[in-house]
This record gives sequence, C-alpha cells and structure tokens, in this order.
Amino acid sequence: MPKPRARSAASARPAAPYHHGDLRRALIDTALAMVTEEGAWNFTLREVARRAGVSQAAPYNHFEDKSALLAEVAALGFQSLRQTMDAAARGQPRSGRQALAGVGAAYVRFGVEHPAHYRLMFGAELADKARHPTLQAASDATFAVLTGVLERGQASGQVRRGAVRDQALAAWSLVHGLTTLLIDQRLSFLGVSTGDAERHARLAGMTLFAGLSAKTASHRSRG
Amino acid sequence: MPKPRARSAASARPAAPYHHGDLRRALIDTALAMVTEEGAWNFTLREVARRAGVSQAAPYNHFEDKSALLAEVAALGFQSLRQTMDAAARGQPRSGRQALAGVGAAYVRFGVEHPAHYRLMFGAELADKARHPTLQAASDATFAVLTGVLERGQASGQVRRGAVRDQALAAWSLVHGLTTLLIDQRLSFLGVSTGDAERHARLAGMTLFAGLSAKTASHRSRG
DNA sequence: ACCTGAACACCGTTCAAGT
DNA sequence: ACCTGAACACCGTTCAAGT
Repeated sequence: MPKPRARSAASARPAAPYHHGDLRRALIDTALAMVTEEGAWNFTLREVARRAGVSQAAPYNHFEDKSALLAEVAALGFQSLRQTMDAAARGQPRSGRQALAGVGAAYVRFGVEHPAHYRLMFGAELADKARHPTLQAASDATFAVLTGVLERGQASGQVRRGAVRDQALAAWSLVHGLTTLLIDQRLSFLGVSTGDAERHARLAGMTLFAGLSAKTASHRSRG
Repeated sequence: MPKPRARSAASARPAAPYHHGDLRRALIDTALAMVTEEGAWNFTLREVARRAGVSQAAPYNHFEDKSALLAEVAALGFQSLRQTMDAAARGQPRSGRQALAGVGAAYVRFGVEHPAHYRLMFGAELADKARHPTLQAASDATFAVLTGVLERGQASGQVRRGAVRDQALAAWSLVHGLTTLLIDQRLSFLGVSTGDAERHARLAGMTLFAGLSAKTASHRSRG
C-alpha cells in the first residue's frame, strides 16, 4: 500500500498523498492481480484506477491508452511463460523428444492454469500493436526457447535436420492452437476438458514428433 | 423524418413498414456484411440496428442478447469454412498426405482471407457459450471433415493407424494455431506474413505428416 | 406481436483546473 | 509533474408506451 514518505514528523498515516509514489507500477500490479487472481481478461481501465485508488483519468499520465497497459501486463505473462518453459527444458535430461514434449506440455499447462492471462497475451486487442516494444521482445524471447530446444535436438541427432524456424513454427502452432481450443472450451464435444490438458499436450506432441505418416521409411515421392 | 408507410392499395414500395418483414434475418445479414466486407469483428449491436434501419432496442425482440446474434454470424462462418474444406478434400484425388495438406491449407486460407469472421468464430466472447446450439452444431460439422479425411487416410493405408480423434485434435490444433498466429500478426518477427499463409500451411502440414523425429524406423522405446 | 423513446448504469478518453 | 472533476460521445440492456 501507499507510501509514508513522511515529510513532517512521524505522521502515522499520510492516508492518501496527492501524488502517488509509483502509479505506473501500481496500475500494472493491480491489473496483473485482477488477471491472475480473478480471471478478468476483459477488465476496464476505470476499474483498475478505482482499485488503485486514483481517479479514472490518472492512468493517462502513465499510459497512452488502455492497450498500452494491457501490453505491459501481457509482457509479464510472456516472461512468466518463458520461465516455465525454460524450467521444463532444463528439467529434461535428454534433448529431442523428451525435451520437446516437456516444453510443449509446460506451455499448454501455463495456458490452462492462467486462461485470462493467456487470452490477454494473444488477444486481438493487441494484434496490430507490434509497436508495443516490451511485448514484442517478451514474445520473441519465449519463442526462442522452442527454437533452442529444436536446435539442440538436431545437434544431438534426435530431431530431423531441417529449417529450425519452420519446425518451431509448426510446434508453436500446435501448442498455441491446442491451448486456445482448451481454454475456450471448443473441445467439450470431444469429451476433452482442461483437466486432460497435459495428457493431450503430450499426445499431440508425440503425434508431431512421430508424424501421421504410416510409412516408416522416408518417402521420396514428391507430389 | 420517419416514414410515410403507405399502407393502402398495392403500393410498389412498402418503404419502411412499422413491422419489419424478417428483422431477425435482416440483422444477421447486416452483421455478416459488416464482418465480411469491412472486417469489423468487434462491431456494436447498436450499429447493426442502425444499419438495418431500426431502433437500438429492436434486436432484443429476436435475440436474447448481443452474443446470440454473434453466435448466428459465427455459425454461418463455420458453414462456409466447412464447404471450403469439403471442396478441398474432394479436389484431391488421393487420400492421405495430399488430402490432409489440401484441407489444412484450405482451412488456413479461409482464416487469412476472412480474419474478422474467423476471430468472431473463435472469439472469447462466445467461449463458454456452448449453449448456442446452432454454433455448436456448425462447429462440430466442420471438425468432422478433418476426421473424415483421417479415417479415409487410415483406410487407404497412408495414415498411421491409431485413434482418429487424437490425430484430428493434433491436426486441428496445428491449423488453428497457425491461423490465429497469422491473423494476429504474431509471426512478423519471423518474416512470416499472411501472404505466405498457404506456403506455411503446407509446410506445417508436411511437418505434421512426416514428423519431427530423425528416426525413420518406428521407435519402440517407451520412456 | 413487434417496435420506439427514453432511461439506467456503464465505458474510453479529453481537458481545464487544482496541488 | 502529477492528479481530479466534469464532460463528451459512446456502449448493452430494460421497459413503459405506442402501432
């Protein structure tokens, strides 16, 4: 809570100083708490201000508009996701399939455990806003974890040689698609709920790793 | 301002009768046009009413709330997507890899060509609304196209035998993830734009079909 | 049975005015 | 330099009243 910044004597409660200490950070923290604790992915800027104890106009001293605040909260989400993926990657002793499945499962788990945050991170409101630099940087760093796992997999000979970028794109598409389908409950008709998330993540990861082809030998046909 | 509303004789133009002929359909058509022609995925119910020439309160005679209208428009999108996929499936002479790649590419192409509609179809606003029955049915029918392709692929021996449901889920996750990443421009840092959509869709499809594993023989290890 | 006008409780954003 | 109060132009939704 606020800050004493006792200017006279030791006044016990300055109550509400006119100038907030670090309102920018306080607003981000408040919004983050609303997202993570209450699952409010579509909160209003006025409510964030209200909870932070300032007027509705105050945020505009620190953010250009609402989406600028959203972008900061989303960036924190990407940092958190990256740490989760990093931990999963390090936890696996071997590179290749194990590491890939572990990282993929960690990715999906993050999404289903923090659906509001995940929705915010990938929401359409922040779509064309590649201008938010912190968000872009955080997103790039997250993607790099996947790329790293695949690079090490190729180096160790477990992952097929080829363009890492294309492989990472396919892998990211898979886990991102699965996560959003789970979060938005688009799979209920299949009997798949968020409780089965990790199982299906590993299953999908194995499918991606082994491929759908019935051919066990490399096929040289080129359509 | 309002309307003459010639009620007598065989007036050629009923102009604007107090009671709209089929306002329900007119509202859906109007919203659909806004989505497909202007890319307005977050349109306002009031604006739909305005364009349909009725008051802001009129829609509530035909829809419980805004999301009920959104669900109808989304359902039309799923029908359109299903037709696109069906055509792609029939266009391919062979089952297996070709059909899978073709259907997947058609799916992604639909998304990047109708980004607003796609966003609406999978938007979070309609997430927990599994109650909208028409939407659910249309979505299920779309998914069934994928399942059918995989079933035929297994029957013809081109697709690995296994649970079709799990394979379809992996395939759907892949194309859905790729589509949303493309639409929301999350891949610009990779130099991937919507123009490359079809190419990357086929690439990702091939990756899924062939698998990421370096092993060409089936691996029996179970970790 | 269907539609309107006006109202209620909200939004995001701006801006003069306060401290 | 930062914050407030009041305002503007909107929303989704409800409801008595009109036809």
